[in-house]
Amino acid sequence: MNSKSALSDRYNAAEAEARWQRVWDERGIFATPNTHDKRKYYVLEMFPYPSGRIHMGHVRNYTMGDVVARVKRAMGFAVLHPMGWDAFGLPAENAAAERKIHPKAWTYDNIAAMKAQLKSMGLSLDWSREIATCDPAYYKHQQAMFLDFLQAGLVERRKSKVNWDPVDQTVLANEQVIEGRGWRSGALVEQRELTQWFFKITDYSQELLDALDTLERWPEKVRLMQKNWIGRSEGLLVRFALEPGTAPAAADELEVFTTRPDTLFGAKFLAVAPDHPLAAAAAKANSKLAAFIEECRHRGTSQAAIDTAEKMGCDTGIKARHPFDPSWQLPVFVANFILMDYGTGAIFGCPAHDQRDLDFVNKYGLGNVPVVCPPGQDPKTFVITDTAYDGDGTLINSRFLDGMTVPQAKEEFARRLEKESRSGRPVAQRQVNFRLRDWGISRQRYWGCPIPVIHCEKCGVVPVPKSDLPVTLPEDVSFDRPGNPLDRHPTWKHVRCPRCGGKATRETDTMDTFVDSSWYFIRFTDPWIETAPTDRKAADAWMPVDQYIGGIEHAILHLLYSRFFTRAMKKTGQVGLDEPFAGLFTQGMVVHETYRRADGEWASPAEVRIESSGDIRRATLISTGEPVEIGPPEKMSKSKRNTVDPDDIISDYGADVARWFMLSDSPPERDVEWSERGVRARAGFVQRLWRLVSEAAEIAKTAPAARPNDFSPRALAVRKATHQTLAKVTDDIEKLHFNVCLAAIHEFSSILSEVIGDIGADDGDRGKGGASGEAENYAADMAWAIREAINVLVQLFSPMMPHLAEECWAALGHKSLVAQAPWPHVEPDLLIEHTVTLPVQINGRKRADVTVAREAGKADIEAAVLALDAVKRALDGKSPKKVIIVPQRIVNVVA
RNA sequence: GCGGACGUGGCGAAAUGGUAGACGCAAGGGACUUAAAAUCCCUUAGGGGAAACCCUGUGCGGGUUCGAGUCCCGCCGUCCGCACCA
Repeated sequence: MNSKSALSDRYNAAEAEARWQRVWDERGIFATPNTHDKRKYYVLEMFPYPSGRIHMGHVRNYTMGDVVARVKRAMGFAVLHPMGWDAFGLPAENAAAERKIHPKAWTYDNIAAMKAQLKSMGLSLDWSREIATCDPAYYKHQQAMFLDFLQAGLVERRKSKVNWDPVDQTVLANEQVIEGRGWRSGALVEQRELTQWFFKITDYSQELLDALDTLERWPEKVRLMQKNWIGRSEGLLVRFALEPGTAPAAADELEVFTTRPDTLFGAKFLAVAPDHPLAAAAAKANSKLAAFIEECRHRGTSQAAIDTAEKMGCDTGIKARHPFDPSWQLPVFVANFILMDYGTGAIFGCPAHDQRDLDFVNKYGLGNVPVVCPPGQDPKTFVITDTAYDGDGTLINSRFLDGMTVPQAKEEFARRLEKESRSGRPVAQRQVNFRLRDWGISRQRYWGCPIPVIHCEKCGVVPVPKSDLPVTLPEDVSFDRPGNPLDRHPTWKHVRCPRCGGKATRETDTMDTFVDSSWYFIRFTDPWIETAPTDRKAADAWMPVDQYIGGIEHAILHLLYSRFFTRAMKKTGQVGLDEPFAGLFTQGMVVHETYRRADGEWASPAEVRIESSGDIRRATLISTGEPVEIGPPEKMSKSKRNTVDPDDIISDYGADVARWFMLSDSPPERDVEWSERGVRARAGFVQRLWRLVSEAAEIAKTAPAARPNDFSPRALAVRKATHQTLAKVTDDIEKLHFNVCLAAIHEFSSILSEVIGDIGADDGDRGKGGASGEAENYAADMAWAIREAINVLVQLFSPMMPHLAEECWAALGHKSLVAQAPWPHVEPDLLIEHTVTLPVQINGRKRADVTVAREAGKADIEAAVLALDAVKRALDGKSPKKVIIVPQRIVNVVA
């Protein structure tokens, strides 16, 4: 081929990408005004924490969102696609302590670096709406909302148990307690009671649960995880009378929550949590019990501590009466496996039908009585030894319940106990319990949003007047000592009481950073308004987020908090809807092979050379030549050193190659494996597309302006491929099936290459026009079809590879930007084939094809099928038992 | 323990109950080149056959159906979430 024109030179990604990014920037085409007359579409990716550099996970996440944004824009929507920074958090303080940089400086440096990286990706973001949660202009509104929530009864201050690190002088999350010790200090963690601020998310337990059913465009998995997290269970609250004389004077009863009232005749003991008031009361006169409670208190609440903890208890000496038999006395224990903050902090133990209770009685010799007999078992011989039975069955050993099923017994028990009353109240009542806890938001940390309240010696807790907001963080702080620098600040902390003017101190705790990220998506709808957290009109117009994209790791916390926060904001009038995210997509991770040296040290991909001969791949360390073991792909992490820097990829291959790779091969919800050979292959495809467009552009130039009336079969085939691909890709993008889209685009580009090559070769064979492939060899209808095809092709990959697409679009002679071109329309006629080739199955196995007219009736098809050699052979002269014909789909002959 | 998802070539994968393996990677062969790179073409689930073609195949065992990777039942395996939750 003679391809010497300037267009067919190699595509220079580095040069072109910078150039087109400048053009988009200068023309401001991605800024979306709040006033418009289009349908709205809000696409959002979870905003990043400014850790310093973006990683490949960000590249994948933001590429997906950008494809959706660009396609929706082309389809005529007003698209809101903003970006911001989840900028408060502990790493900034750690950096300050380690490197003597102020958290603010560290954070803003990181933001600047990461913003430049995001820009180099060519994302179609509306940067005019950029927000950082550490900006007083943002957190001022968060403080105002805190005060609104406080007034609306959505915020509470109360004591709560926390993990306290006595050396670092801070509260630790459960994840930060390792084998009972602080992860940084190594100090033994204490259980402390601290007064904390809580958002009353449990007020919405039922609502948050019910509304999950309305979130049809959420992954089933996430909905289920939230459902389990909320953990609704229906049961019975039973009041056990305590035997006078055995119990402390003030205590005459114990409330117990149970979901299995049907097993109450199998009860062997009652138990309360170590921090239950009854335990404390009983311990006053019982030093052994007091020692046991003290021991429990020192146990961590971490997962490791719970897993290894043995079931232990201590008899209080108190006796409780069975609700149906005052003479039946049950011992009351304090047990380490009872949680104070679920139900009433007290249980009744039915060992035969609860494994945990069984372990407990076996240890303390209390015995067990089975009361539910499994189907098919003889009640007379049914015994429980080491394994509790928690299935269905028939009630036994249960007096008036005998013979009932489990649900019947539950109901009967509830009915009878509800009617019984003691001291004017029913002995039992039906109750719904939730696993969900209120959201404790107090953090003993500097780099967070200050909680806007003042503690006055006389007036107690006083909200900061709204006119005094924001309560800004003081900047003159040091991190040379552990603990919260706000707490030891000489001036910031000490204020006058806004109410009485007397001596007072500021709240020095800051808010959990999950608060910051619980409403940023609403702030994006109008980030400029200074007088209120939201402009109600803009918020209602843009919300909900139509497509939210992020990692599965936020399935519970961030997404549940945001759902609560939106409801709270609705209650205080900031927004008019309950559910913030109409569509949610959770993308998979980016993984990479791992490389391990003989001494066990990890090697990074950049340090390793891979050689392959046949199917065998071998890795060696570039510096020393020593062999390196290739391990399976794992999540990119610093510790395994299998990370790849997006900057390196973008400068070596270009953003388009990185974007294309992120969308290809793996379905977006699954992990994608990044590899050097993979990235090179995508870079090759970019060049192939560029060559194809260059060749096609020459042919397109010769095409008539007006659409020809008739198309040759070959030209028609090109047009059909064009429109069928267009229809498929459009449909698959809507479903976020990016990997399938890319396959269709690949296939279409191969078809086009082949058509262009074939025609050139044919004409060459005939000796016409000299060298093959010359543009003038193409008939007008074919040139027109190719021009249409190549334009559609460029538009189809433009959301994924926007820079290459602009370059191609310009090469095709367009003066406008492909980023602003309307999405092409499918011509439905071209999707319909006039003849169809049906697969012919014999006994369910494909044996032949038959080509018939699209409208052919069943009789015609059957005749054509029975005439086929393969069918005749299979029937061997007999007539078929049955012929199933699904018009336009398939034929199945049953021999 | 409870809940859920998944299991398809050497690999990533595709497939409204209707032609299993599209598309890509890797591999092998070839073209171009003095050579290399780049590029292009061909082959590539397994087995049989000179070929036409035939047989076997979506973790295992059953079932429904004219027809099952897909639906149902039971196993096995992998991954994920939750977990002293009464």
